[in-house]
Amino acid sequence: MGFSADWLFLPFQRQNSIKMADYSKDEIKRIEEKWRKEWEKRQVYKVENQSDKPKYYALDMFPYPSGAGLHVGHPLGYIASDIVARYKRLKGFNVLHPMGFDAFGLPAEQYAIEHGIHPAVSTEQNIRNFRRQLDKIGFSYDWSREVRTCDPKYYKWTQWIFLQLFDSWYNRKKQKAERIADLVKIFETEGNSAHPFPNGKYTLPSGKTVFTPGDWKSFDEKLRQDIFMQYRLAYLAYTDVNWCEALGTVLANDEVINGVSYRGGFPVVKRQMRQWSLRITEYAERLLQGLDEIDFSDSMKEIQRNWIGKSVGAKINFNLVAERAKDLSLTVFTTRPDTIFGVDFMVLAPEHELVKSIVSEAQQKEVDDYLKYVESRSEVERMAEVKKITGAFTGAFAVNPFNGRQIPVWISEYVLAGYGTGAIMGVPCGDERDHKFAKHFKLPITNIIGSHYNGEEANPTKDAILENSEFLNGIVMSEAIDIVVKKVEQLGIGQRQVNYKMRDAGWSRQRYWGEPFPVVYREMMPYAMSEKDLPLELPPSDNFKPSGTGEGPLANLSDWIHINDREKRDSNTMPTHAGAAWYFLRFTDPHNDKEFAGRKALDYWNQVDVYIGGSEHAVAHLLYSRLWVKVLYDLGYLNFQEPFKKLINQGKITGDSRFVYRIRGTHKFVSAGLKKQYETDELHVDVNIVNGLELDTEAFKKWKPDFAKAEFILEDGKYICGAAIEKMSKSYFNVVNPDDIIESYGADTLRMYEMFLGPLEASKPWNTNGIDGVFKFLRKFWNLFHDANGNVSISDEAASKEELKALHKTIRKVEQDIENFSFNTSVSEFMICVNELGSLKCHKRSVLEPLTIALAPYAPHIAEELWEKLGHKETILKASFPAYNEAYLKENSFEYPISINGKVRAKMEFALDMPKEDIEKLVVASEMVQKWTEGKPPKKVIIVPGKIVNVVL
RNA sequence: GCCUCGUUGGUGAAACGGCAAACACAACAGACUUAGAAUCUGGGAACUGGGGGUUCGAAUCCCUCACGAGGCACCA
Repeated sequence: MGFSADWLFLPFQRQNSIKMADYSKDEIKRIEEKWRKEWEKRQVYKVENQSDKPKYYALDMFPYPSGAGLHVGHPLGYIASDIVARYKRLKGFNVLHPMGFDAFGLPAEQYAIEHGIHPAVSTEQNIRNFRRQLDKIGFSYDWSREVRTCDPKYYKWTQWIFLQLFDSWYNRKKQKAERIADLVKIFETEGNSAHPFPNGKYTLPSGKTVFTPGDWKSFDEKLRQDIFMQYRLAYLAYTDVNWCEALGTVLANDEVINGVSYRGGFPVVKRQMRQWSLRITEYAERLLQGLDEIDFSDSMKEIQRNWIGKSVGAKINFNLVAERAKDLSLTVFTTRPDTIFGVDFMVLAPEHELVKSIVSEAQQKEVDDYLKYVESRSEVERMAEVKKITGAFTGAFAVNPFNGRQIPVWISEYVLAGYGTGAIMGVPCGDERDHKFAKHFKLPITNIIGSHYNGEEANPTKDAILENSEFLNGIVMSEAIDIVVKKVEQLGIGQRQVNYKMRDAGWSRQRYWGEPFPVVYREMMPYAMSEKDLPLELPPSDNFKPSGTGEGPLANLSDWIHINDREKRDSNTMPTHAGAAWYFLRFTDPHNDKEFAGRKALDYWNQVDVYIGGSEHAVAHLLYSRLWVKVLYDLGYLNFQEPFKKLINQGKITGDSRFVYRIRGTHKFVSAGLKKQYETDELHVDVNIVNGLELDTEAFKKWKPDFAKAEFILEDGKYICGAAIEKMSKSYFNVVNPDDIIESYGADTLRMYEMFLGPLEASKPWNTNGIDGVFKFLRKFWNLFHDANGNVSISDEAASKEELKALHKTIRKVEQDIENFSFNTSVSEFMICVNELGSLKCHKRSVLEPLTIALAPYAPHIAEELWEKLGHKETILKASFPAYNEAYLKENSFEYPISINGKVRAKMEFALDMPKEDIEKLVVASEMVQKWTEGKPPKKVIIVPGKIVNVVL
């Protein structure tokens, strides 16, 4: 790591010359390389699918192998899961702990476009680099199970699962996926009356939405295929997609942030395209319910709940009075049917199909102008100006079914066409948006909640007692909801309704580097390829530029696309989510070429027991994985419905950037404390040439040719840098590479230091400063096994009471900590133990042996080396985690803090088995307490055995 | 605007409602030394973000405000 490392190594070199086998840089390197080779040779991490032991599945979110390689933030979660995996092995579990690569994806393709290197080539290079970096850290992965999503042997089964979705529909009656063949049977015997089209807007050529078995018989092949398409879980449809012109591709909803693309921040517009989608909306309720049975953090569940966006309410029909049309009715969706008498206007989305037919002559121009305005507005503008109130009156009126009141019908872009029915009832006294709308257009406001409404702003309460609400008067709103829904259902003018914000997932990408869709088009309709023809391999190509017409780069390969005169392939590929949606299943049986994974293996390994990864995958990856597992479960391929039993989100490790201040227009750099005296520009400087805050000015001059002539204005003889916490990124020069840390301190120190930084789930800035403490600890641990000359020195003497207590306290704590994923406190506990054993001068086998096993999950290399020095031939991985013995921890007495009114004033020692009454007597009689009570008896004495005594005066 | 999670010495952080700050880093002092950035020894450092409540007792539970991080954002 450049300059600062030089002085760091000094101590090692010096000691090396004195001692034989000190825990020095060279020795560490030797040990770590030796054992990595040895483990590899002995295949110690290879896991079998058959075992008498209970299973444990510890998984990391597999990485996308980017060209930048790993920085110290990446391995944080991997280290944690590796500790768990190693611990569980020692605890007698058969542990599956695999790793692979999420190797399809956009960056490799962008890189290919920019640098002319084929994604397959750059991906392979990147994987090799990642693997090299990962291997150095000493993970216990079973690499024989590695999967890569871009490998045809793997994506064969991604395509196969896609075809299962294509060949399935969601039976709402049974709340599960079934085969299209089962749907055909239903159509043949009863038509579709019991299973209406999932998309309410679809109509048959006849204009109807329901057909009989007779109708079905009369339908031709094309219409039948079209009908299937309405039900399939993977389906093609013309949908509004997020089209990104700059990227030349369609993006999923979760890839669009505030109207711009997640990658690159390019504008995104809505565009109609024939796209593959997954009917995830059918699973909205199950995805929501499933959250209750899995162990995810509250915030993670909250994000998913938000995304699914369930709301319960009612659809209500209102008859319309319009100049040019009769017998029309309008359906609105509301979560607050109880406010039905507070409705003062209706609002339709500008795109609502009724708009054309209900506009009055007088309002025609105003409405046309408004529609033009809405059309002219981009998605970005619309999002940016959500507060802007716009709208137009249609000239039509709706009739309140309960009191016959006629209420004006407006259009406005604040009502979204895509949600609910695209129409709402405006209740200004109870809804802020409606209220603003009413105020803006000076519409009258009916108050149905009395003093709960102040005339200034809406009050969305459910606790108010209704007024001006006829048969609802005097009823609390929350209770009125049900009453109105029942009434609406009785009158046949509406029904209970549940809506979800979540949309079906767009599954087509206009990209090259992804899985081709395993379908063949005949007359525009896709047909599944047969399983024996899978995988449909991605054809070699050097032309990755998107066509820009909405077709993917594969469209450039005419021979591949056009199979023959009548058959065509899809030019799109699947999103990266596809390969990642099931890789955890493949790990159970990664080389199976008959099935996506064998049933026995799937049943044995079952759910992932602990899944560790970043919270940024909360929505996409985790929801799609959960969906695919539920579909495979429904189709009978799995016996579990949730892929991940427990999820832990490791915190982000942020960079700790350093700045120098250049006086404008000069080569002079001024120290941070003096920069106010000059006009300066702030420049990032490589953190690796800064020690703490002090810049190494010589290294700085060599860093970049521009700075060779730099001059410095120092304070106290030092150049002090500015600092800021930022994302770890090459462009900020704040990246710390684990390779460099390993080079200086070894992998064991890196592993333990990453854990020591703080709770796994907390985000924290990387600061290498504290690493010395962890390193010193490992050296002290090493020294317990050696004498002053560096020779192995282990005694077979019996351990003392104190030594046993130190050991067993640590075993207990470490065990509890790993079970609670609290790794930082384990490291502390190891330090305490080693400090104690050090001062006890303990070199005893009976203490060191169990301690070495307990440490092995954290620092596997040093543990293995010392294990060997203890005389073991078999690897420490096969050892058993030591059991702690409560007997060694038992104390006979306890020094009680004696508090007066909650404030500690003294300490007194009592036997732990002393009855409370005796303690009380002794405490009250004590001189100290007597001084406070001045002889009077205390009001109360609280004694918590083994904890505290509190005297209340 | 709404939701979730946070806020403890100079720093990273510990602490089943029971002695606040364990364990480290940094700084400081001392020892060994030609020398110290190493090594060893040693004490310092804090009204647990503010206010209120529950309790014999609150960092911990409840309310409220401030600040920070993340998510959602016209979803009726």
